[in-house]
Amino acid sequence: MSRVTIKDIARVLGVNPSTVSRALHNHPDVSIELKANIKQLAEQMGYKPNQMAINLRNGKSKTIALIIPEISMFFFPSVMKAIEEEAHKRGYNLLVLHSNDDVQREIQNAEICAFTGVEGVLVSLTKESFETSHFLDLSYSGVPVVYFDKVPNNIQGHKVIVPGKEATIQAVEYLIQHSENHQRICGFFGDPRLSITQDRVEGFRQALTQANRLFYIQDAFFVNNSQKAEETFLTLWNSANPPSALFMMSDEVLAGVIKATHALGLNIPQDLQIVAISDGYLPLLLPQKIPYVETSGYQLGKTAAFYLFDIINEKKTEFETISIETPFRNA
Amino acid sequence: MSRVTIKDIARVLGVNPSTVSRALHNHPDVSIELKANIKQLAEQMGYKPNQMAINLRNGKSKTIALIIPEISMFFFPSVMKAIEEEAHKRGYNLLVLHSNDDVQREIQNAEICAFTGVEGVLVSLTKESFETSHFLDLSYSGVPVVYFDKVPNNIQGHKVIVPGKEATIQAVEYLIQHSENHQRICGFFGDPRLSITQDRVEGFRQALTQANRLFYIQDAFFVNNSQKAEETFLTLWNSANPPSALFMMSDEVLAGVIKATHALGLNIPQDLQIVAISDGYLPLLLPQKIPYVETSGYQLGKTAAFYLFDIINEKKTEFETISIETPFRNA
DNA sequence: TTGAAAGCGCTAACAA
DNA sequence: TTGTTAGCGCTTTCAA
Repeated sequence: MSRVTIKDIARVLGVNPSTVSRALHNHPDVSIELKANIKQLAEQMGYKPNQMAINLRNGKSKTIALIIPEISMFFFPSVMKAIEEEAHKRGYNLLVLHSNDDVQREIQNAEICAFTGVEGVLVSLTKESFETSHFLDLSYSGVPVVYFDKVPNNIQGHKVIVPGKEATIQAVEYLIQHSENHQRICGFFGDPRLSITQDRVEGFRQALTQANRLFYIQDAFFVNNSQKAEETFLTLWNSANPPSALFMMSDEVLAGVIKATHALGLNIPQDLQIVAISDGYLPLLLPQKIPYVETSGYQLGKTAAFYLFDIINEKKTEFETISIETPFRNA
Repeated sequence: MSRVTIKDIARVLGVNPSTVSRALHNHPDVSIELKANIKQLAEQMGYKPNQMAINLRNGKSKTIALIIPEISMFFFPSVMKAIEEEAHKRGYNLLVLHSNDDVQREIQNAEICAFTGVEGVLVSLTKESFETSHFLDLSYSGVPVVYFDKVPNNIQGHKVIVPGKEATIQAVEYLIQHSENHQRICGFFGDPRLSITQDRVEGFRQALTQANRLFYIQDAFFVNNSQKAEETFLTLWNSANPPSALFMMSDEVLAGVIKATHALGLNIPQDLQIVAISDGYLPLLLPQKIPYVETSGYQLGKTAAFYLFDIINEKKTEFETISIETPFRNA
């Protein structure tokens, strides 16, 4: 029961395969009636074009790739959902490549993109991607690369980012304004090697400084995951000088700290005020009202996908750095 | 800067392309030194095989597809993570196809799998997939299809499932045992068209019956998403006869109901006892200790992927229905 | 308006 | 051990 090909159709009608191909592509040169005949027969015989042959012939594959450092329940699903929607809308498939926060795998993934004929790539970098030369080959060979969220620091490129510094300032200013003389404001951050972390730490520093408060580096805590956040907060709370207010740079750390506050039986915001940067789902799930600056993964994904397809369709070429909106939410 | 091919290498060394191909595949017939030469030169010239050509030639693509009805923050990330790991381990790529709970799209996705040369497919069905003949073509043409989680009801096939009835019985029995004479036990379920929903409703019924309680169909609530769950519970709680205990068939509905309990200021388990079937992450996030039967998406994904690769590698052929473990958790 | 032929890059059967 | 050849299915240039 092997698949019916263009040749089969041609044979039946006694025409040339190339004619069939043209007819199916609505080439104007084919006579109307022949075109109709061919199309009908193709339909009848259940013809489906062989995508692999088309890919080889065209050197591309109606597929875009999404390269991500980790698959977590926060952020990733909404990003992915948005990207999938845009890809599907344009008849593209989505290849998901997971780097597992390992540069070596990121490099492999970039290679896979090259051999496999994807037409564009959306990348969020690993913690260790200090340089991104492994994506150069792709760019050179005409495969556009759009970086989003975790983007390269010192390299120019197509980028879609969360304005992390500004978002942090918004969040921390809220903390400062909405509470009388906080003893100690601490910040919980992700991996310090990431530029998104650095931006947010800088925002934290600036917000404090602008409010005429001193910024102590020991008030910034760097944790690699939820669990570390939980442990770190427990220790911090039981220390000599526990914080009165907390800034959380992501859902990941928020989740950990929240668990700790439950374990400790803390009342929020009475015992401890918390403000976060969040995709928006987690805060709604919690009994405590946690104000947050929304950095929508869905929005980020949409924007990055649009940007990528604009490049693929040659509506854009120059490097841009697009920032998404970050509304403050206080339900 | 077009990519270097086997022909280029052959030309440089004055040998035949097929020899190069053989050498690179470690074919025993090629002389050791020639093989060494070829490999070295290939390395030097930065040769990378053209995956599209290989795909066309072989009629397959070192890719598996994952067809899912929806991209949500629960379940999906852990399933996907497990599948990605197994695929990567075996040098396979992962094409993610989203059906958006629409049979038409599921049918399209099945077709994409066929044209695109994927070597295997993992499917979780939409709410509307009452029949699955659209996957028959794939199976016939030798592309194995493994159904997982939302599987077809009356059709035989390769399946990996959560033993939903048993899990529900476990959960509801806990509810019955750990509380004196509940006035009313209600169950919150997903879409009634899904076999996983039907299984769980049946479990709910059996658990009640076995405990010599009557099963009232009006105690089973069917909600399509978190928000509906939230609304439904609010109404229910404000009704004449609010429940004293609740069974949640998934994280999705649990999330909604939890939000409602927060809005109502309910104490759990004092005001209302809740038990759930869950992937395990959400209950840990909440201040209330919610006992749950764990149905690990990660486990499900792993199992389904293993099963699929066993078929691809011809270690298995007959239809099986594998159930994953569902441990009871009460942290 | 249609046909013939070449070729995308790779592999495998068959020859030598 | 290596070369020759053909072909996977499709598209496209060139010729008729």
